[in-house]
Amino acid sequence: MTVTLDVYLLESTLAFDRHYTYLAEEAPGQERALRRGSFVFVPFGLGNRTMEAVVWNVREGADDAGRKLKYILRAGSDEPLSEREFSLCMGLCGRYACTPGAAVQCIRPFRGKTSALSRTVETVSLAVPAAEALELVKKTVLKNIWQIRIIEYLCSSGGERADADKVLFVTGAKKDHLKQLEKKGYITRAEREAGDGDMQTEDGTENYALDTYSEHKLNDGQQKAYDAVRECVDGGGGGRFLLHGVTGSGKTEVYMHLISHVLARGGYAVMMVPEISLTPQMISHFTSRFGRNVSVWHSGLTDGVRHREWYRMKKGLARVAVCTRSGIFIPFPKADLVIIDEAHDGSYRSEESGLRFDAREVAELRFGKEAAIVYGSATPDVSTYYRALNGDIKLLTLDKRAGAGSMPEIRIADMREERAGVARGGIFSEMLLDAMRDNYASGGQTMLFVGRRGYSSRLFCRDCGRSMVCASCGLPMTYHNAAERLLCNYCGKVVPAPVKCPACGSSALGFGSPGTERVEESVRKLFPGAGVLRMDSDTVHGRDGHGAVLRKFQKEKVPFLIGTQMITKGHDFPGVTLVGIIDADGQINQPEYNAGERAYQILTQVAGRAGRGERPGTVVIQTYNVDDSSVRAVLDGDYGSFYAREIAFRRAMMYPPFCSLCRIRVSGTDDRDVYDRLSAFAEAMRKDGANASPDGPYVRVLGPSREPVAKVGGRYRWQLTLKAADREQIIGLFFRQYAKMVTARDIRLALVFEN
DNA sequence: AGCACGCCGACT
DNA sequence: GTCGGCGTGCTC
Repeated sequence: MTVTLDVYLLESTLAFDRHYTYLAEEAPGQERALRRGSFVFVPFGLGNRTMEAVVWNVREGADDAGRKLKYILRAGSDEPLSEREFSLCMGLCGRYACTPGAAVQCIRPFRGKTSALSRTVETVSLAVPAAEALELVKKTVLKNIWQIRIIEYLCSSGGERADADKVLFVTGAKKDHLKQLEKKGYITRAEREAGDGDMQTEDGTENYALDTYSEHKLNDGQQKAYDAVRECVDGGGGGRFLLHGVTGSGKTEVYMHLISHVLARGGYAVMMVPEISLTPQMISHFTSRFGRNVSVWHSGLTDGVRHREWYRMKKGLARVAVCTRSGIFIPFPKADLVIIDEAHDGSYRSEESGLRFDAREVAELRFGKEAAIVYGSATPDVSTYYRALNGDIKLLTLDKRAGAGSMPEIRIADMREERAGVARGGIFSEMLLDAMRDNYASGGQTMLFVGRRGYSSRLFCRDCGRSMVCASCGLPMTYHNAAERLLCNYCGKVVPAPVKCPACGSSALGFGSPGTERVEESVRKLFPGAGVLRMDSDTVHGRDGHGAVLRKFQKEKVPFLIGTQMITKGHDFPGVTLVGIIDADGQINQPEYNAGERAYQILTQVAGRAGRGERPGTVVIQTYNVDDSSVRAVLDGDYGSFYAREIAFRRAMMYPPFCSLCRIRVSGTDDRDVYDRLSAFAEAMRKDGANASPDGPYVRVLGPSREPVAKVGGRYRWQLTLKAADREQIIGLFFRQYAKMVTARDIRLALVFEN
């Protein structure tokens, strides 16, 4: 019986993303073997290349309709996509405007044979009766202690066939000793197929420490949070929670208790972390507490481990997954609990081409109906907090510190008043300089945070502290020195740079912020002979460069560490008693709608590095924007008033969560050509009939504007910013008009959702 | 990504 | 006249 198949290619780019139609012959008795979600190999293109594809639709009969359709070459993997996997694919395509092929690649990276288990395990057994073998040992025919131990072990285990790995592990012998015994004819070696049991532990040597982790009792706040989530899990899931707790309030402890509970009732739990390498303590807590139930999953695994862990999760041999964003696609059959730690962290968003997804959204898409989803954060993003205050997410607050440890003292250096010193070419305020001198004299370590994100600089007033802002977008404009102009990153507006501050009339305008090199230079000059380490993308090399610098800082008690974001993550440094934030304004005035919360999060994180040891810590924040809500929030620890101000801004300027925001990023080798095409595209979208509404455009199309880094690798980059009530409108408009963009070979295009 | 088709300059 | 440059477009 002939069937007609609509298929999507697994390897495809946006340029030829569409379904293709093939014929297939089903053998008698094999009917319906091909269904939606089946994998097939098809001939494609003039060179008859073979490509893997997934079946999206099956029709009976040869639906030629005048076309000469090709036949598929053969069936692919014997395991088609399940209904669940299929609908997740559909969801991903709809949400991220990706090809079905790209979505399938994420969900099912391993196809073909389930190869994890097609490996074999070496076994050994006695070749002579046990009694005879023991005689050999007694009569000292065997002299080598390792050989003797192997024989003794095999005898004691009743002469049964045993796994070679296990024999070697128990006796402590080497593989060579087995070979020699085989040569003498006392044992025989064989192989068997590996089974599920072989997947349960590392290396088949049940050497996990199972109970070195001592469970702490929960305090009242923790207990309340635990109870709320547990109730949801027991009731079949579907709930969302925001666990808002300051650093040290014991969120991890709540997670552990919840996971214990889920395991006890036979369920599955997913524990998401931003970056695996930065949470070694958490991993070891998990493995020591939950042992072989834990699978650790991230993009840095070797192929062998990848396959094994995938298989273990698929088979339910591991029911707790600790994973980074790519781990949201692990093959759990279901989930009862999904915890997203440091939920505000940008690492959950994948920027890779292919599928740009947000693991938090995928978690909801995939497990939202059946699992309790817990967002944990000390510094929640305002969109999530908005959901928490408006009923969609239940807010759980931990406001007490669980353990000991005091919060550092935070001081603000008002740079408007420090201008005299700064104008002389200094970088440091008197307040910070005094603190550095005191700290150095008393043997404490100092961290200086220099937040140079991107390359953009802004224009600001040294008297009132304000940055020049785009009138229609409400965001700082970037300053271009050569042309003395200001550019808006969102709408692309260009204005001449003013010579006087529009707010206070002062002509003391400044731009840019010092980089790490300049800060290092100043410190060396001010503290001759003192050890200074610098950490940024220029000084950190290789895979462990980051860790190497931090270890040196800690081990050798180097007095000064200067760095970018890199210094804010990783291990604790008990020796750090002073943290200086050189230029908080650089954080606050980023040309992004969410610069405020990003600044708050980073400043909180940096400040938290001070005083982790016995000696109390001090933080000095240098800023021109003394009354900025992010700075005040760090100073007072008052998230509520920070949130109130931030959400008011978002509402007034129509930014998320009150809209869906999207970037269309385009690059090409001909600057003018890229701009012209993108302008035409923007114009087409603005004029799109279905996009018109009584009160102006339904989807607001802003730009083109240059990307902050306008040229990369010989390619010029431009972007459009799109705003709409919801994402579907943007995707709809995009696909109605995008054909005009992709006709040129050289042009690359990406659709990036900002929220 | 390949591979053909097509429309211009250097060659037998 | 034909061979081959690579610019453009299609792949069920």
